[in-house]
Amino acid sequence: MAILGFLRDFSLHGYDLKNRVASLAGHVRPVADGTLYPTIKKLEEAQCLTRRTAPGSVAAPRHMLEITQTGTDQLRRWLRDPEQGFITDDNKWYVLLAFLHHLENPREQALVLARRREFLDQPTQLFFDEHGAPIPPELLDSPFRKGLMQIHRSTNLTEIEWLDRQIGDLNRRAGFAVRQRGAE
Amino acid sequence: MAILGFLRDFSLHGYDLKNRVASLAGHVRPVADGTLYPTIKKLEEAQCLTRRTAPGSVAAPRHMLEITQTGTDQLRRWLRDPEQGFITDDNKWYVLLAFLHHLENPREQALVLARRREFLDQPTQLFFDEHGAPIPPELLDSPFRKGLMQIHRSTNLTEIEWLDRQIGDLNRRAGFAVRQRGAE
DNA sequence: ACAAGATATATCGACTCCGAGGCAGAAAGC
DNA sequence: GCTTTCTGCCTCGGAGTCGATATATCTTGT
Repeated sequence: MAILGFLRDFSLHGYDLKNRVASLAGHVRPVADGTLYPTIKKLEEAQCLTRRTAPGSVAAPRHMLEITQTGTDQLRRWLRDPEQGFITDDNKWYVLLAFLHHLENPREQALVLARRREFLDQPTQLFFDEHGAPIPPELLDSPFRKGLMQIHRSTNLTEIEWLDRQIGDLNRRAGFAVRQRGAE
Repeated sequence: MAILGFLRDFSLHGYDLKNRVASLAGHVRPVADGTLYPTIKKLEEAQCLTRRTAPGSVAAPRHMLEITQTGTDQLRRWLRDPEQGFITDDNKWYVLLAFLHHLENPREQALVLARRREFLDQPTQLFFDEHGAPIPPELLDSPFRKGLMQIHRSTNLTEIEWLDRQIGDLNRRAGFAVRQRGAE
């Protein structure tokens, strides 16, 4: 998804792509060559991108990669209806967020944000005692577990506030667009 | 690591373990049976835990798992000197934090927190233009990328504050313990 | 003249992990 | 009596990922 998302911005070659993916997700979990190049090949076989050999600006020749219509469609499908892991796993969610603007309909964008919002709304119970009874944060003996839950709550609240603002904005914009079309 | 960490709290059987791991990490990325049971077997072979068959309280018989001294040592080694991924990947970091209290020396605990603190201190540059020049958040056209960076900054600050407080506490405690021993 | 390092692409074997499925006993609903 | 559901353990195949390795070009420093 990150590959197609970046290519949607502008066409790139593998090496550049590698650096961009590394700075986005790789900050957290670097992407190996052995993962990137086979994936590019697979996307090419699936006709999601095309390849043009161009002289290297600095050294060896590059393969310029460009996204196709098929690739754009595929990217939009992934963004519109992401697997649950992209909603629940912070790392994946941030990657999704980084490319959500490629989904052009504000209503669809709002729906994706709403899924994340719904997930964050679920109360999380992380720790249990011997008998499986939940332990409230204030009774935890480990300061690290206490901090873990504090940070978790605080960061969730920050994100929820942002999500609510965004969802409101997007729906207003969608409503406005509808009224515009209705007035024609 | 999560398996040994939970077993260090109290001995458990596989199914219970599965639920605890699921509520900790699995909230984000569920753990499959096909991952858990082979891992238990590997840990048993490495003599990190022992297995006793006990009648099931509700249904089928259980295998009660108990951590050994070897397992405790292994857990402490992992906690004391974690791989870089446990520092940089939020999901893994939270798992580490959940069991850091099993590392009993406050000075060692503080050192691990300091590694995380140092990682969070590095400025993160996520997005670049066609020519590879960094794009500052206020110039980003995508509201989602803007929000991504806002949330990232805000949650980092929250965690850094907590880390600084904890590191201070731990070092004070370590210093106090040393003075206590020195006074004997 | 030569080595080192960045640029640039690609493959292979080893490893991990997951999903699907199987096996089995007990309780609960129809 | 029958199926479903929950508990509880385990295995296998396939997918995906990584680290190591190979190759080639150009620049820069010595």
